[in-house]
Amino acid sequence: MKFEPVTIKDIGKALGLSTSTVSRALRGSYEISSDTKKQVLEYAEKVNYRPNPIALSLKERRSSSIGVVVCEIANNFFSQAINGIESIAYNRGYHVIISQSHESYEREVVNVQHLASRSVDGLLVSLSSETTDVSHFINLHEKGLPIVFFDRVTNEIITHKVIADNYKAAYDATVHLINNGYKKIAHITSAPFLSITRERLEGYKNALLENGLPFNEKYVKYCSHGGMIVEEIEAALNNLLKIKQKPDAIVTAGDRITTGSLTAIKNLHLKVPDDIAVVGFSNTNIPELLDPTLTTIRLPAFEMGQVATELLIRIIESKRPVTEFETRVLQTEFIIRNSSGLLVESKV
Amino acid sequence: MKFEPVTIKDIGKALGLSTSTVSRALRGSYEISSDTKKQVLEYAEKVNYRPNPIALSLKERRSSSIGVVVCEIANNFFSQAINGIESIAYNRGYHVIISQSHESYEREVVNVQHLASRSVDGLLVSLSSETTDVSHFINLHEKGLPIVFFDRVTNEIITHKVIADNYKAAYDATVHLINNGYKKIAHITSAPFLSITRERLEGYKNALLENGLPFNEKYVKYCSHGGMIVEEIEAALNNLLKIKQKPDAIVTAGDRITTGSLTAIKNLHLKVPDDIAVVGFSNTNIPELLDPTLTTIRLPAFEMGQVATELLIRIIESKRPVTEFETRVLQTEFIIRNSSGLLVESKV
DNA sequence: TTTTTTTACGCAATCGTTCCCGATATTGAT
DNA sequence: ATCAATATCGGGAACGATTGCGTAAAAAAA
Repeated sequence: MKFEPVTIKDIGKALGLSTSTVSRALRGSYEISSDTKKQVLEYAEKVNYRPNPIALSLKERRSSSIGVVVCEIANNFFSQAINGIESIAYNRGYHVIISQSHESYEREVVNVQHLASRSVDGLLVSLSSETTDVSHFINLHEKGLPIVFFDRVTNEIITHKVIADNYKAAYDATVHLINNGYKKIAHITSAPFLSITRERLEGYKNALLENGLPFNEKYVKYCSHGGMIVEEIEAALNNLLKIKQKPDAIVTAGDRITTGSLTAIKNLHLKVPDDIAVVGFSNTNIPELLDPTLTTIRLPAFEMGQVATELLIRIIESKRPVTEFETRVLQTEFIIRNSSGLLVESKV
Repeated sequence: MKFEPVTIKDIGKALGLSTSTVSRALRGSYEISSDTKKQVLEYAEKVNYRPNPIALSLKERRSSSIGVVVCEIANNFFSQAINGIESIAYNRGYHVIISQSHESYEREVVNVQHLASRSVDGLLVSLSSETTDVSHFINLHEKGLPIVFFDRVTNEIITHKVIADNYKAAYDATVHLINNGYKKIAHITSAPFLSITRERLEGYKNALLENGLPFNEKYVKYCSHGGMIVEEIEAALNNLLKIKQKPDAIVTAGDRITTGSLTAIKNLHLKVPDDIAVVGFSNTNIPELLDPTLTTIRLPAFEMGQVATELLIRIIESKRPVTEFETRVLQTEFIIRNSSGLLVESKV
């Protein structure tokens, strides 16, 4: 089956005009008589003419679309970020093409190549947890494709970046647990090369050290697939519980890892926070519905998407090459609920 | 800034060949000498040549991409369905362009127009809750654009459809509540014109009637925005609780409505299931982490996405016009947990 | 009336790719 | 040596839209 939209040529033929005249009439050019204009406009309306964006993209060498590369959309943080991206892009006349890497490096490369060849005007990228080599981005970036990184960034490419204040967030979360009396605080986090992992680890570490607690490598577990695989979270948790000095609290990084850890804890019939306290990075929209209600660090996902998109469009629409780049650091939200201990007055 | 990829013309110029020869060499045509082929292939590899899909789309009148129209991706059902869509599309060489209507009719129309003019080869559609007029789809469909509906379908267009067995799901859920001793069962659902709403309502109604319980219109509350607005869920719940014969159980339709209802109930300091039992249509991945653990009807979202995509690609790639259409009805999963009463042995 | 200006439109190139036709050169057959 | 057959490649149109340039006719100025 084929779908044959009306073209400018069809209109020209029907009205006995050349394509150039039709084109100009449609764009309201001054050198077309108002009679002809009206005639063309009315006919175009009648047959529901839509200019072919493919042809336009080919001609203009731009597509008015921006590509988004994230690991997955079935993740509160990213779906909220995408909503932020869309809210800006839509108003500025850009369309958004989303692609998921599913935390796979290979898939990320394929998606990026496709988006680039698809003539997206720019790229909004959050790296996959498998990605250590960013040369696929470097190639495109050197050829002049505008790229803005958000959340999971790389310092191998000089461009705009939008991140959350992961250091402070992890620091505050850890201090909160310390203040609530916990002394053996563990950290389950994502792949070690991710920027978010390093930033959070640093915050966690300094919070311990500055409060007179030792930093123990054994208390830090990495999920190299970013929590995509349930087993890696379970393994991380089990390994933590095997330690002679069993941890009494955990800071979990990321939506998947947080809920995965809670599930694993529940399966082990441990009580939160009595047996083990939990503070999680999570953008879940129902933290109060969880059992126990979850103390969370919430990333400003929507805003991050918005800011990243604004910065990207600024590069795209810049007349002269952009050489000054900035890294926006947005503040997180720390919401204390029941999973982190102490505040148990609402516990049933 | 502009991004200048290598074209077939560049290769031709560099190698002293015509574009036709290069094109043929790249496609391995038999009428090109193996020497030339090797030369072209090696050079193309060296400069990292990628054919321009935009130019191909223009020439071939097809884009090897399919458009997806859903209300939102920040919804477990839809993000899972999209993963199913991608899993098939990816293997068959199609790319997926996602657009969100945010339950707005106007936005849906705009998105559909854009996707169509963007030369998608076909459309995968789940209607917005505001949509009563589907003429924007009818127009495209009559012009030959393949469309497959899933989940929220319309019977005004004869094409493939993929739905869940909503009737049976709602019927079973209601019977389950009846068997657990509830007699005043309410139903909070989505917009009344949606197919899923009608199907579920019918199942709910028949379950009541066949078990000797009255069907009371007052026990049915509609959320015309599909639960996008928190207030409409709260209002629905408050209205139910105002009834003299206060309901003792609810069947909630949809992820948003289910979690929204639970939140509203929690805010009213009511206990589930003691004060009111809940069975929810929900594809949340953490029903066991909710408090109480949630008895759910889970839609086969991933499979629905897969089946819909297979059917769509079948139409797209069909040589002759497709005239025989089918409606696939997939079975749901009913998982009994604590929110629906009785099975409280695991309650702490 | 003739010349100049304006009005209103068409021609053709362009974007990157494919593909139908030709065209040339090389080979083989006679 | 002559002719046919094959191998190998280039020219150019097409896809849909825009746009610089050229030009006919009409209007205005001389």
